[in-house]
Amino acid sequence: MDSRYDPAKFEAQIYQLWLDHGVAKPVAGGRRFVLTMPPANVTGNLHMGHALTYPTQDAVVRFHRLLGEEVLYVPGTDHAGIATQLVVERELKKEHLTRTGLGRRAFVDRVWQWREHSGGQILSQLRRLGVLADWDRLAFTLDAGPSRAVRTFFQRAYHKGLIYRGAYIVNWCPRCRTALSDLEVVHHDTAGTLWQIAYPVIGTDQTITVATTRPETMLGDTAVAVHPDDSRHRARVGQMVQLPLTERQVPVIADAAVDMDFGTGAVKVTPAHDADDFAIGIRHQLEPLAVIDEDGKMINVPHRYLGLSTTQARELVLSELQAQGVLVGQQEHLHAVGHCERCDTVIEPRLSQQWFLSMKPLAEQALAAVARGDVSFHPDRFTKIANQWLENIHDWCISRQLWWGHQIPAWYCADCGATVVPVADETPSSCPKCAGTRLTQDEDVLDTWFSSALWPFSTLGWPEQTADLARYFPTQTLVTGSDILFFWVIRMLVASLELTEQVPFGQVMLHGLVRDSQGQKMSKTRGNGIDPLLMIERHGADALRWSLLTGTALGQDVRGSEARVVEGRNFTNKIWNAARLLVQQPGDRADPAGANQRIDRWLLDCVAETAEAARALLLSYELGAGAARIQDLFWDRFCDVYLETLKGRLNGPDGPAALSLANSVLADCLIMLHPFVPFVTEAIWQSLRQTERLVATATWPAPEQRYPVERRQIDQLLDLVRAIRNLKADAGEAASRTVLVRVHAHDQSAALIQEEAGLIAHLAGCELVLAGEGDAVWEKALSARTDVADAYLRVGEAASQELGRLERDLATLAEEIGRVQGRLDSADFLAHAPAAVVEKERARLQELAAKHQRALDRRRLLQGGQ
RNA sequence: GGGCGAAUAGCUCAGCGGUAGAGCACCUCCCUUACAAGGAGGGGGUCACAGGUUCGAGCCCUGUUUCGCCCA
Repeated sequence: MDSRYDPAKFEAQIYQLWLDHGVAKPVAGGRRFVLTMPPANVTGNLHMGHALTYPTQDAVVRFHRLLGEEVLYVPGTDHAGIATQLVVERELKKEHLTRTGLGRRAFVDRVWQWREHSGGQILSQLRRLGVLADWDRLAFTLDAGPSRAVRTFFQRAYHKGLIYRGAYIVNWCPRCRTALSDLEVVHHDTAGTLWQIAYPVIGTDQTITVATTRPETMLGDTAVAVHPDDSRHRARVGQMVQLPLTERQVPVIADAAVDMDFGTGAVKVTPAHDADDFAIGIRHQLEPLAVIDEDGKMINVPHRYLGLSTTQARELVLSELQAQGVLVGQQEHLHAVGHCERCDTVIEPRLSQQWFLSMKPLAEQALAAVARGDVSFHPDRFTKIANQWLENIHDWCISRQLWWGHQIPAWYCADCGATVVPVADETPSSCPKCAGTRLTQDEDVLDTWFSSALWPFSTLGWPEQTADLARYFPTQTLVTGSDILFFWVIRMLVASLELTEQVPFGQVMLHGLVRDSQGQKMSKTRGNGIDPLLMIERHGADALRWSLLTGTALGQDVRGSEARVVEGRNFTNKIWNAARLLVQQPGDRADPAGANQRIDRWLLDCVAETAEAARALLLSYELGAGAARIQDLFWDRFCDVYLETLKGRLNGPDGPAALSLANSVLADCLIMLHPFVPFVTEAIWQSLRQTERLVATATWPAPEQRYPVERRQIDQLLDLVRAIRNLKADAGEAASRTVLVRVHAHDQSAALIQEEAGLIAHLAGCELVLAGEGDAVWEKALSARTDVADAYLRVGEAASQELGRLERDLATLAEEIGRVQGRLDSADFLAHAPAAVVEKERARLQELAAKHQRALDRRRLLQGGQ
């Protein structure tokens, strides 16, 4: 092993080693554990979000492989409709070409070229993170199989009446020129203005004042609505108003959807540009009037407004209203404005022909599956969140006005106007209604998430009944970020229940987001992101993984910072060097069974306990807590205690056996650490001459033998060691200096102290003078009491510091004794608390009293010569 | 407007009925031949606030405040 830990030297090699040994291939035998990788966006460039989610999946997968399960991790990418189209359009622009200029076929070809060339980048970046999936099964949403799955889903849902087409208000992005689903719209609270406009009531000299945040849409008003119970406006219902700036007159109508407390209680109704108004329009048979086109320009309006942007139109409307004196009020108003998730353009609610998936019946199946416990969420609170969303679900707008994606498998007959959706996966040649052959396919494509929703089974061959599908579906676990719970997780759940009548996965592990060290979301605009590839170059992939996978509870957001990565690097460096200590030792290893001193058994007991505890934690997806247990075993017990004692034993009779035991425990630690830091553990494993070729395919330790007696004894001795080290530090002695310490063993521990005197002396850095409990003690000495012994260190006159500390200890002890005594004096406590607890409190009181007495003694001793 | 989190050491976070913890930062000592990317110690907390339940509350309940997120 190199003397310097340099991850850049071995990471690529180690990854290749895994590939060469087919580590990612499922091996039949154990329970099955299948996990579908959330498809990585082909336009993606590795960011910290990837660095959290994929290594989290990878760690879960590696852990289950170590449990001997038949593990399959199915990788994939998605075509990311809008994002990819935008990327390629940007490229075309550089060549002074346009999408429409090229035409659909040439453009789609061009996107495929781009994808062949650049779409795999994210995958090689994932490999650098150590993410190890079965790459031979790599799937892409536009591959033949998944595409066929998409068409099949569409066809079945259509013929079942779950998919329908119609003119509804959708979220329209004027820049992307497509409809979006509700989920793709993000709302920012925006400071706006609430304008009040007085509409003259025909045949009177009165007006009715409406309030609006979007005055330009008044050009498309088809009514003014008031609440039926609103006495202020009741007389107006049925009357007509003159729409300012236009020639049109519109009625005043009564509708219960109007909020009487908003503005003046009267609202303008623009059915073509507002979802609520659209609903009102249907109830009152209002003909919608579209005044904004798909580019966000004004249409169907007086000539001077034609072609203006909405912003320009707003200015002109306001100035004209002002001039007419009908702009009667304005106030500041905070409201949530929808923006395109992709390009941040303000969303224009717009009436258009779109395809929808009816979600209610699907959601009911999902709710039932969750209620039955067929699928469970970790952490559990997401169950509530999922249920709530399913209970308030809206239909999903699935059509997109894009070219890059799955073109909708619906055709329109030019002769009779029929919509043709074939039952089987085929291109219809003639219209089943009129036998006409002039069929044209719908121009639109489906939402990318529509294909992602089928991912756990479309990647395994569905709708074909393939061997993979039979063997690996349903999958066991899904690991992903909580931010796509609705986008993806729940949609997979509903699609799977509908199409396969099974849940797609039994468990869902949801992690949080990566934030910066200040807790801000990382984003390009903020410029607060950290480049994971740079972190890998500087500190190694393991260090980056450790920094993101540990230190937080499941489901909580993770703060990413280079400082945390450095912590991870320090830890991996520690692993490297501990291994080096062992690997460097010359000579043969003996049977580790020959190492059976107390400290050896203590270590074995620690390993057994940690292996079990960490296993349970990782099984419940608590990676952070599990990692903490393993780190504690490795660093605090194995390195700081066991390896230190080993140094003193190497030349002794059982040195080779102890060295061998250390090797074996190191191997156990490497196995348990492997899910988190796969590269360094594998690199070290390759130097350890283990029977198992790779740590990646080793078996999680499960020692049954426990040594509770030795465990307790050594823990007690370590307390004593710590106490002696304390005395040394208090006396100003360097830890490396061997000092004379007198130890008075308590009677019941005399033999233990005697037997382990060497260990104590070695770890504490002292020469021991052993004495019995009743023997005379040193005066003018610092002293400490532990469960098994008292220790004394002569300090001469320099004791005032220690005296101060003693006084503080005495005060704390007295306070605590008072508290426990009070509890034991309480009749309520004695009557209600469990007997074991009362007993514990009694013992504690005794212990405290003894401590207090000892402290008094120590004070007397310290003061002895003064 | 509804819902979900979070509030614990200077910072980042664990702990979720029975003696307040870790890492980092800080202070002291140590370049002891695995590791100074390290070791040995130390200081530092009315567990946001107010009520309540309980023999006993960071922990459970009810409010309040602040911050963040989701949905409308």
